[in-house]
Amino acid sequence: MGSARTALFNWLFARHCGGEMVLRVEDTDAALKTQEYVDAIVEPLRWLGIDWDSGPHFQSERRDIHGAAIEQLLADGTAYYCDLTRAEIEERCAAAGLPVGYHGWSRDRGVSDGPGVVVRFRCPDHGETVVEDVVRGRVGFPNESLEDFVIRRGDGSPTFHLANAVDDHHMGITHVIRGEDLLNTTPRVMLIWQALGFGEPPVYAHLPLLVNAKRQKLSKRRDDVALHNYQRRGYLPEAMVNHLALLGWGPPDDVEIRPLDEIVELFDLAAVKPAPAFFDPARLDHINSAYIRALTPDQFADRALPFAAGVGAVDGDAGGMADGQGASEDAPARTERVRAATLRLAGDLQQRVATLTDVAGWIDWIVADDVVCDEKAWHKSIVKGRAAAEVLEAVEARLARDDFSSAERLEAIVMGVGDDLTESIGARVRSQPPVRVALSGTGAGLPLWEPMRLLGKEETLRRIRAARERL
RNA sequence: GCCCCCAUCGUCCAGCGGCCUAGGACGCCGGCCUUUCACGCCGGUAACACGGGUUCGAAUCCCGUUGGGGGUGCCA
Repeated sequence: MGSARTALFNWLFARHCGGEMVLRVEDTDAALKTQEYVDAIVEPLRWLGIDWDSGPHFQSERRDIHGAAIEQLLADGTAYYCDLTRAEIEERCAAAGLPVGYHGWSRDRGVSDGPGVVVRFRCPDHGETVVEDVVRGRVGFPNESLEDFVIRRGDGSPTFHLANAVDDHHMGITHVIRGEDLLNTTPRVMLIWQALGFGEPPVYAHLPLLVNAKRQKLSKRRDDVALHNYQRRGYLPEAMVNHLALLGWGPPDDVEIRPLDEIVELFDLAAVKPAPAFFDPARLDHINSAYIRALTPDQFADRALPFAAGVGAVDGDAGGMADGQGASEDAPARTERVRAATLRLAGDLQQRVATLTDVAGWIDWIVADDVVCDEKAWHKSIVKGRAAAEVLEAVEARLARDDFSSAERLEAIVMGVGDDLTESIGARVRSQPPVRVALSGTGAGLPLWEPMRLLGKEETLRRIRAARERL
């Protein structure tokens, strides 16, 4: 999620300026050179609709260019070899009474290259390295606080600071927009940049971090951040993009939910707020439901179907991810019923769901073979409901004479029963509650009339009869 | 420990020296609409962390304090 937000802001900025978006995979560490790593970057971007004009480029394929830069730094003395292990460094610190860290230990030891030997960058001992940041202004780092960092590992591979300086220069990168967690490493890249004589550095912008409710940087381990989980739970990518765009930035006119092209139009990198932002799931729900409501019935049905396909299955997976396993040969028939229900009830469903997976919960009683009865609702509307038995009896009788061709007429019939009984009894009789419980088993839900048509005359009457028998 | 960043309603975003008795959105709480639920509409709740300056005037500028966060790897 954090990476997606960073990518989105890069994309918004590039599109806003008519610039070029470059996708570069920073896989200098061997552990990152895997297909899963690349997929984890590319798939969420594709889902969100964030595209790029160049790449993906892989830093791991540019080893020789990085190697040449390292040689250059070694040759002019800005870099040197070091063979100290972590433990040895700590020993030296302890012996010298210095805080843990690398205090230029190998600067003058004359170490020569060999297996396991690293190359470190010689940081200036005085002065200051300044990052001119678009969202934060001038950020200065005293050079004394910078430690001689590794630019080439023991296995010969470059670290990302080195690779970034070199690649940004060679690839003509003009703007580097990334998370604030990288702000502290920027002086390293700038120092390398200067040492290599690259001239004017790119423009930097460090975005505020996305944090959890406890205001900590989002973490894969403890926070719900995997985008595919949101996809699976029925969030629309366009809603996710809209929500993400609103974290750290807001349109000048306060219109928050709006088409992407307008966001591109209005986006302003310099207006990004520097404070961390909480990813609020409740707000995502609100935005997602707004996007769902804006869909046409056809679009809604198309997009909801994959999430509702398993509804009503014998061992039904309400999450909609049913794989058909255990769901018998009537699965295709059920899918057809689900499709018909989502399409014909689209409007009613759209104003009631926050995510596409919610659809299942509203239509399961229409699609399932039988009613799952909520006993509390049964008690309230049928046992305690005024004249419930008479209502069901009359409704059944009158419905039996109808052909179910009009939802409006079905409504008039059921409501008419209530009105007639109210008059004859002399007390208010509500006919809808008992009918609702008889048909759906619950006390609240969708308007009943179109679902009754979906259920069909036969099944509707059967359920009413079943309720009467139970009474 | 050291370095860096941040600080307006519970949350997100406005505000960039006077238009602020601080605005919008989400959430929450009421009400209206409705013979269910929901949508919609109306209303309410709720914030400039604290202390010093600067200024005729500060949420807005400066300094400090406090609080939060990030970094401190042969990860990125």
